[in-house]
Amino acid sequence: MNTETQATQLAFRALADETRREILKQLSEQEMTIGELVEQFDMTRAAVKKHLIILEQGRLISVKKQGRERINRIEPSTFGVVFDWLAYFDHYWETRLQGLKQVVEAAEAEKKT
Amino acid sequence: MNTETQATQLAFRALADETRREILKQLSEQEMTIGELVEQFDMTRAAVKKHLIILEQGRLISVKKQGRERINRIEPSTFGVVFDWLAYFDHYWETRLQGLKQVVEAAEAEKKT
DNA sequence: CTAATATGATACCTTTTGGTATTATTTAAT
DNA sequence: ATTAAATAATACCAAAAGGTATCATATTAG
Repeated sequence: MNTETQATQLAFRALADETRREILKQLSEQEMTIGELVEQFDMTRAAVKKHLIILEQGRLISVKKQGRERINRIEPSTFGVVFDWLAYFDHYWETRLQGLKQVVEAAEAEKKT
Repeated sequence: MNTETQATQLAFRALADETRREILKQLSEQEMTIGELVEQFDMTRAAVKKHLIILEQGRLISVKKQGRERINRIEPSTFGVVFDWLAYFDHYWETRLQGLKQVVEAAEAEKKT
């Protein structure tokens, strides 16, 4: 079997932790440095950094270097792989989730222009 | 913080493993016993059983006892908690994923009548 | 009643995960 | 040039995950 992409696995893995999901919510409000993120959580900088690495591996965030700071921002287009996987179950809900991955990625592409 | 429900955590945790996601796909085609599922995977019955337990804890499947067999079936309404979480990011895509959770759960409710 | 079958449960092992504490590196300010 | 600030990296630890092998239990068939 094993027909699934590595991207899908890394994305779902990244979403599996509550702290990481909360980080994504924070970053969806505003881009932030690690330092700023650490203030929001009751754990060490190193712990937050590990979560950011896993989010990066799942391509759910990206990092922009700016002077001595690293700005973490959400990468919403990658959510498409999640929708894509969920779309497999479309026939249960009779929705047209099928094309939503493309919708999501197209919307993101437009914002970058 | 920690505003998230336990149901959300258990669902995302259950979705984090590729074998479990594959089990869900199999079960979406057809209800199956553990024995039938084991044939589809290259691992022991005990391993598959553990995955089923985690899927059950995430309420993504349910089990129907039938004689000496246990029929595992998908519980599509629970996918709603996933959509619900993803809907938080709606503003990125300008989609109306927001109400999709209700759509999904309503569709399921109808099937049961 | 006794097999055989389908499943459940438990003990055990290795790897991954989520966390800390500590040390190192890069960049900005004085 | 030194110091301070922001971040990165590494070693270490406990707990959870994912797997196996083995034993126990329930249900159907002869």
